[in-house]
Amino acid sequence: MNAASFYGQAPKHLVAVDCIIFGFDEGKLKLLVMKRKLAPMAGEWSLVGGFVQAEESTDDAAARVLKLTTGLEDIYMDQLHCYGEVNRDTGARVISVAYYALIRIKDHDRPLAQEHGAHWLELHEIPTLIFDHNRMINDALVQLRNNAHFHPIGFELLPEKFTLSQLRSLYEEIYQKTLDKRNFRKKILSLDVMEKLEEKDKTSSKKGAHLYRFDPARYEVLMRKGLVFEI
Amino acid sequence: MNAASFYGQAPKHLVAVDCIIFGFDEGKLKLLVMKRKLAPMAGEWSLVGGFVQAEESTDDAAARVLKLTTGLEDIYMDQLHCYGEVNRDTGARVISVAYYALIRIKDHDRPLAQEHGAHWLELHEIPTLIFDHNRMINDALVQLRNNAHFHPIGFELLPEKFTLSQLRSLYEEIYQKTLDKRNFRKKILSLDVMEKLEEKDKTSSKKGAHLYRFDPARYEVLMRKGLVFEI
DNA sequence: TCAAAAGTGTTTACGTTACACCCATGG
DNA sequence: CCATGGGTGTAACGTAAACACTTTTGA
Repeated sequence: MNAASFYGQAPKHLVAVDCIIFGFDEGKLKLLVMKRKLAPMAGEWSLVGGFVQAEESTDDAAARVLKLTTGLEDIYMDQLHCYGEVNRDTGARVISVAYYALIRIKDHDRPLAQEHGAHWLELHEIPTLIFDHNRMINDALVQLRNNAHFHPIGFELLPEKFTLSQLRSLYEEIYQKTLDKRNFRKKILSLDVMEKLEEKDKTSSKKGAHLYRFDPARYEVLMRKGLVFEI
Repeated sequence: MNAASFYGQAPKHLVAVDCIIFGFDEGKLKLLVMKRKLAPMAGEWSLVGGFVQAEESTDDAAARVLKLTTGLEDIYMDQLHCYGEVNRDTGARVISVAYYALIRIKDHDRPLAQEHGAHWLELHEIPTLIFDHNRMINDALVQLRNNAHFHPIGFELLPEKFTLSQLRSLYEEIYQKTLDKRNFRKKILSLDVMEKLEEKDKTSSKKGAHLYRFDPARYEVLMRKGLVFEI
């Protein structure tokens, strides 16, 4: 058997990407879901997705789909899982590779998202979506929690400058439990991966809270020294 | 746009599965790799793999490939990652979904494996494999370590009945570090997920070591009560 | 002057680590 | 009788958890 026939015998498949896009706004963790405007399934809720093109990696396809809906590039994305059940899509056999993305809601192109029928919903507002998209969301939440525990990915959801209260409320949202204020400050500051700025944020208190900035370079150095990030 | 044209526009892809098959034998963690007998790439080392068929889920394809090479069914398998780079396969554009499996080496069909050109190699013996297969193995090792840390998957690699010394040496292999004998016993026994048998194994000492058996039902009950398995 | 969020230390409990000797037995 | 691996407990240490009051300042 030569190479041509070896590959030629095998069946080909539609391959899609679906994106679970997380944002954090007004103290709440939110998800971008779309109400489809086009057939098939017009009017149904779904994740943002699209087909993988011939000259495009699955990672690139996910990035393209994200940009198409939010206008954002160079965003934190991670592959979640490949969903390969034969009948998962009711229209055709489609293998879907799911990705989850963390974005700063404030940065995204709101009109563009609206034009695509996209809505930001809180976790408890998520309706029934098409196919296995609810399962994808559940899987993404589990992975987000695991991942946030040992990697500094929370910062991807916050503005560049943030207060410790904002950071804590983000982790409270992700883990769905309240965290002790003093212990949280102690732990996160002891990691020594944030820069304390002179500026204060006065939008949420009269006294004002110091702003901090995550320092990726510092994080890298500490990782190489064997620091275990855990929060 | 109707459903037919919506799906019809999208390109189709070859989709493969590749299996990283771990075994544990003579105190060593081993991997099943094949020396290909057929073109293309005859003589090259590769993982065990195959194409996803039309009426077959990716999970089923991985299970089929595993059975084809080892004769084993109902084996612990978990999806690792989907590798979707355009040029990762030099013969054609192939999207590959990698799975890793944990088997009891003693149980597998040795002649069948041999017939397929399969070899069990220790980690440090792994040669350069085709395509991105070495990367897959590295990713699988990372995932095996993470996974073994919080899930009772080590037992999948041991015979049904095993001694605590065997279990410890397995974890030493997985984590690549020596573990304190007393502390290990204390920790694993405190989890209370194993049944102590009357039988002793006398193959490795004159005194004989008690055999234990993992009790999945007990584990399930404890999990539901909120126990955190960690080893 | 007071409401509202920011900021700050200490004590206690618990789990992890380090560590060395006796036991049982087959050859 | 001795070599070999099996089996056992305790003390020191470090991290996580619990917990309440003072500070600042705009309205």
